[in-house]
Amino acid sequence: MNSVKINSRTRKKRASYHHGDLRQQLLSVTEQIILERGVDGFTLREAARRAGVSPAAPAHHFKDAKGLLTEVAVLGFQEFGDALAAADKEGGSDPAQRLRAQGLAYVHFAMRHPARFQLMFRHDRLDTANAEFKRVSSRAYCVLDGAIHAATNTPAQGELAPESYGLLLAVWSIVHGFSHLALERHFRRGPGTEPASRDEVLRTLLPLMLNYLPVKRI
Amino acid sequence: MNSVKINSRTRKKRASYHHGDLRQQLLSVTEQIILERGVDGFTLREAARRAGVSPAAPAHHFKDAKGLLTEVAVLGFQEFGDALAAADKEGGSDPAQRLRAQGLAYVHFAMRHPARFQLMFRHDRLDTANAEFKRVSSRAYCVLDGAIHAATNTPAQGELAPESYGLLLAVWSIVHGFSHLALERHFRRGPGTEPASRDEVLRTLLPLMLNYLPVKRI
DNA sequence: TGTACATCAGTGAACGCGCGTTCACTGATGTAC
DNA sequence: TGTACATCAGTGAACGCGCGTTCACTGATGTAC
Repeated sequence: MNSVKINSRTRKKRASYHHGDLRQQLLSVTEQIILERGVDGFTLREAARRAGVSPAAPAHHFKDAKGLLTEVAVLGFQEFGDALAAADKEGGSDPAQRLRAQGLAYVHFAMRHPARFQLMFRHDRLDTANAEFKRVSSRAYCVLDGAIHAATNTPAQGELAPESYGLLLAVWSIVHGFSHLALERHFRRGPGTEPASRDEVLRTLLPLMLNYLPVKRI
Repeated sequence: MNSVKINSRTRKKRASYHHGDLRQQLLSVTEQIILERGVDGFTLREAARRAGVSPAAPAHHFKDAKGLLTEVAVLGFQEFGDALAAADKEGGSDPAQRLRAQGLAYVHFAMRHPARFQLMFRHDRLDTANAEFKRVSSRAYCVLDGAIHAATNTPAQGELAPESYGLLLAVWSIVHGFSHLALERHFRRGPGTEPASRDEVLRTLLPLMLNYLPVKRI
């Protein structure tokens, strides 16, 4: 449905020889393609096709396919980091609440932006040496790291003790694994049943899982 | 190193017109290819090349590329289920110990057979309707399910209460997420440092993380 | 306000590539008598 | 023990495909004077 609408919108003749918004539109159709076909289903030609331009056009805005994908991942990490930071703040002064809120936000982001989320962690398709990418991805990591410092009474600039680092690994693993398994449609209520929809995951499964988030002080 | 050895071994002229062990060798080189290039780097032609046969040869043993990959995943799930079951048994009568042992075995399998592990959960590249695949994959799931039943005092044949299902989701998510993040090389001790090797993950990070495995009775 | 010209953002045809699969074939093996 | 023949497990050339990228080009835009 959606794709038909987009195709007809993007393929209509442009009034001008210049596209006017090609950069933005390539970023947008890239997400669409990943959503429909997965990260490995993405091709630069398909993106150009959907934007209604020739295969050579994207090169004027992004060095190559990897460059375009990296740009999408950067935007994803920006929003991701913001969402985590907002949740962290909302958690107030209780470290357990901060971690819980971040975990909730982590999975919510993954379910709401599955294409971005999956791309963001696919280092093989990204230019991880890109300065902006390094900045926004490590920033998101730092938000979690900060809450772990608080939860384990570690001084803000101090290094985490091994046990505290274990807590970080555990929290990160559980929310990441949950998101990953949910997006790959591995959660189903019984044998032979349909995989849980994204809505079911957020409304039903996520709260059940979050009860077991390891958030207590050591 | 290893690939050179295999190449020279597999590419030497066969004494006979018939290969003799092609089926087995295709399964083996498929794992090698995935190890080196990732699941999406696998091609049927490359597998044939490494086995030293023409591109059409694999069709005599596997319907198509998906068939070969599915076979590899089936073997993986078999061994995976065995490893989980063995760990479960080793956990004795303490449900918490059973879960902990299974978690340990889960991550160990992922680190020792990264190619299989990553393929096993890539439903988009597998024939998930394959009867054998369904059998072995749900069997592995049942091993975890059994320990969760014990840990939550649920009758063996009874359905899990929602909170108990939450525990299952949490345990699965944490070990799967940990394995996934480790294999994608997302764990590093500090900014700018190298990602943790598989050995470091198993020896150092895994024990730290396992302290936070949610294994207590409800 | 007009004009020359540089720069920007596109075109579209072409390149070489590797892919999965198909096809008619053939050498090797196994079996019935 | 020998032979005819079916079946099995390969070959290798060919198919059509879509890909990323390059290339010479051109229309549109912006700027200096």
